[in-house]
Amino acid sequence: MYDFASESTPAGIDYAPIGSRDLCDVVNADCGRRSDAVRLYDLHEHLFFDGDEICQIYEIIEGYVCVYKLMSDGRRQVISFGFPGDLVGFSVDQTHRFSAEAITMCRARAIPMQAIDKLVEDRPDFSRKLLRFAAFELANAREQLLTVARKSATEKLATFLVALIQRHGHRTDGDIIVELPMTRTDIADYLGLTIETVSRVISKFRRAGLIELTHPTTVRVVDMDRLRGIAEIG
Amino acid sequence: MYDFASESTPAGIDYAPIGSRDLCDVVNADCGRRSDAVRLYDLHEHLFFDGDEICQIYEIIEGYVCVYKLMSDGRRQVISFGFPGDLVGFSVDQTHRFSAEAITMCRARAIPMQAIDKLVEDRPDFSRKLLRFAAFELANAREQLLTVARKSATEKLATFLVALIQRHGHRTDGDIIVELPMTRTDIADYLGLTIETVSRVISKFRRAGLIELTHPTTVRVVDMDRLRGIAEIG
DNA sequence: CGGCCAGTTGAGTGTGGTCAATCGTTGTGG
DNA sequence: CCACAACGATTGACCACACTCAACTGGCCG
Repeated sequence: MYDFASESTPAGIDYAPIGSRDLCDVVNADCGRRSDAVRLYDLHEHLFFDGDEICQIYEIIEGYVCVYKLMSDGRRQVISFGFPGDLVGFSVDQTHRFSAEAITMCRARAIPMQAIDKLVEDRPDFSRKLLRFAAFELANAREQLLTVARKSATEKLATFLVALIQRHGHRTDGDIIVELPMTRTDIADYLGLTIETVSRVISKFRRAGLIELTHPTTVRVVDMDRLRGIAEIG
Repeated sequence: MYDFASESTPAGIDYAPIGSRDLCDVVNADCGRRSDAVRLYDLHEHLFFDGDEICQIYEIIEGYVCVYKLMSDGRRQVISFGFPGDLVGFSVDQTHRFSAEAITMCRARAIPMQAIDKLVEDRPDFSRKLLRFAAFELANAREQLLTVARKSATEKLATFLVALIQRHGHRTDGDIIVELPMTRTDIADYLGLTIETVSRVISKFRRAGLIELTHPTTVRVVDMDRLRGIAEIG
């Protein structure tokens, strides 16, 4: 059995929370936190598939998921990563246009669409929160377009690391540490690169003294300013 | 003076309208179509700039705009194109994170954010429509990520043309015709390519008998099925 | 007619992809 | 406890697709 106690839910560094966390609070207050809707998902288990009917959306409680889309020949684009507190699978379509997969063992609360619809009907403040959430996600997706379409491999990785640090990094003995719960493949598919390129750039950052890796999934940031600089320009 | 009468507002081919058009109807009904809020924009005039405070959002009435973001070294990513009926500049942030520029002379109605906020407060159905609109835009931006990050130049152009045809194409004497109101530069910056590559791929499509160009901006689609095939796979 | 600008086409280059070998960790079974 | 398999990550050699630089074309307007 997976030990969730060993997982922390870091508050993040300079990250102003918006949207999903507030949203989930409203939903939970209203649903009375029905724990039966919370489920454990195995590594690589899917929350939903591209094409599935949308019956419920998911609040990630512990662990990590990735939202992605496949092409018929197997090429994959990771759209976003879902961290604890994030809301995944929201749409106004009848069917999902993306798939969501657990990239660690994780716990998620399924929120029936009827509950969402009812809240939208009954509680105008909920509707507004949902709107804020959607607009926030929209701005993020659009920023990601710039990164993926116009930045070099080096800039992409720096941008990815900086964003991850801002949202999910934590300080330990004055050092900035960030965990990479996703594999190199997931990172590559998120940034429109290959695993080899991701690996090469990370090694380059290591040789350049920007970061250190105690473990392939644990990054200690040595020179945050330089990393930020690379993320912005090149 | 630009002759708007010569511009048509095509209904599009297999395009189920969603969001912005309904939305604008609600706004207009409520604002009583105050024509003083409608302005003419010159070619290359900006509706707003990245960083501007958000005081109003815009309904495109006639003509075309592009929403984009610049990097400090001049690299540009076009986020979306705004067509007649589209709503541009919506966000929940205090400031715009993108710029919007008229790519033809165009007319747009400025809708003050106070009006939007008031409608969100007073009319729950408006809030829902706005939510539908945001969710629709979100799904589009995410699909665009797949195209930009994972498809080849050929596939990108095919995808772009197919989408443009579905939304804004029209039939004339049984032929499918679509206008390209944007320059090759705009297309390139939308797809994460260069003008030269865009030009080469269009020439390739022409030589392959997929399309014909009566004018660099007017595409007659000869083989829609094959174009669709290329857009999906390769 | 000439200048201007968007678009097209060509030649050469470079960034990141492909293919392949190796390393390191984890987990399983003898 | 060690051997081995399995898998993710790393590194290297080579290659191709799209970019860069450059010349040229064609339409439009003064």
